[in-house]
Amino acid sequence: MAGEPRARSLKQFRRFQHVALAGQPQNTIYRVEDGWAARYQLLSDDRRQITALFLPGDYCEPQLILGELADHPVMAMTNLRVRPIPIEELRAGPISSHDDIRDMLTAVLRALNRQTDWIVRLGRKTATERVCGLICERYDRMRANNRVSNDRCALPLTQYEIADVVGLTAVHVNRVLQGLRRRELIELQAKRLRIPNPEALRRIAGAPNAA
Amino acid sequence: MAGEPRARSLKQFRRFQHVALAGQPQNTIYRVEDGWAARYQLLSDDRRQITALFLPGDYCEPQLILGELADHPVMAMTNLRVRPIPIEELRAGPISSHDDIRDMLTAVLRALNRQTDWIVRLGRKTATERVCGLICERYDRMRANNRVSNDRCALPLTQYEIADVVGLTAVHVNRVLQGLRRRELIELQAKRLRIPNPEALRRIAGAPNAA
DNA sequence: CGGAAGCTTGATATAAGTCAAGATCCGTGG
DNA sequence: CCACGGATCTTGACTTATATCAAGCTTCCG
Repeated sequence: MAGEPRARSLKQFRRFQHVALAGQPQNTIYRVEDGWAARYQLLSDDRRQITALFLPGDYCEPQLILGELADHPVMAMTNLRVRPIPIEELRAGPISSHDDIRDMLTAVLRALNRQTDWIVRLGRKTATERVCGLICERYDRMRANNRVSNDRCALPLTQYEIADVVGLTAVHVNRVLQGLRRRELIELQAKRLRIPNPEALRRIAGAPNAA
Repeated sequence: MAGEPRARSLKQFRRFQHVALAGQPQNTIYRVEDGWAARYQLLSDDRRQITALFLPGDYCEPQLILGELADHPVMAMTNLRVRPIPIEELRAGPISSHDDIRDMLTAVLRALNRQTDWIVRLGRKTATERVCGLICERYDRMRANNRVSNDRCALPLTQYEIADVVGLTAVHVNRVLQGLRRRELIELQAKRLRIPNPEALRRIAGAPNAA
């Protein structure tokens, strides 16, 4: 295996394994190759909020470039393959990395915008709007990654996990999903999602960046 | 006045004036010198969510460095003085700006972390925790800017505006504030804030980045 | 085939929202 | 300097969205 640099450079995690632990200084940054991961935060009681979902193509924790530590745990939501990128490599090079840095900067800014959208959803939207928002966002990103085929894609989250993204209770998420199914806006089972009419769903989610 | 480059390079806005309008391509980025500004987003009905508060020292919309447009309006919450920084100046230089870019990058990453904290608050915290969170965050940042003297600083937001930050109703914000006053955790009048015991308040707000 | 994790549903509780009316503060024009 | 009018704040009565609790059901994996 020493002869296969590509394979050797990948790292695997199983579902629920921690990719990064709180407070750990980190010397690599990961690019997700396959699977989903989530960054989250726990409160004193058992409340949990997921603050980011990473899917293939995402840089996991690009904050690290600047040497801040990973202050929030990141966990694999599915089996996961990631490509470690040593931070040195990014920082050290003369400015060779000019383009790399720019790429990563773009990623950070995208993340910033997505977070802004989540602030709006969590602050001002109803349960149904939030759930539709999540579904649409993920669907669109999966499509951008070429992972949608005839209206279908993976949504590898339990209802509990969805609840921790949208800031609701699992019970209530369930009721909202039932409602959407009844209205035939989504099909969702066994973590496979189908959206017959994305336009309609987006309308319910509400303009994500309406002016 | 042509002889005063410093004065000439400042720009002034009055309360409620727009610093940046939605969808407008922007060729300068502003560094706040004095006053507060807010970025917000409106939904179809009249719901509004404030997604960022800028105070002196902040770069307003550093996203722009990368040439994305300002897709959310930014409005002066007080009379405001800002220093325009032409984007060209930042981008054009060979890489002269290596340090500038790094500064700004740091600013962006800080913004990202602050947004993450807001996601947690909006998703999983009670009204009181959110309000205390806002107050603590602002107080700390004002202190970092040397704008706190004997436990006092400015908090130039109406209760309606606070509501649009914390994702609540103005009426409910009022009741929460009453409660905090009754418990002698804050004094707040005429947009001046005093926190007799910051530690206690922080405890109520809940660890902002608890692991 | 058994057991845990996940999903569904119902009954009830509660935090926050809505509506409405007064009270207070504050800047402006006379 | 005062009086007015519009923002802002305060309070109360009532409604509603979402949470909580609890139980039964289904699916899936070892």
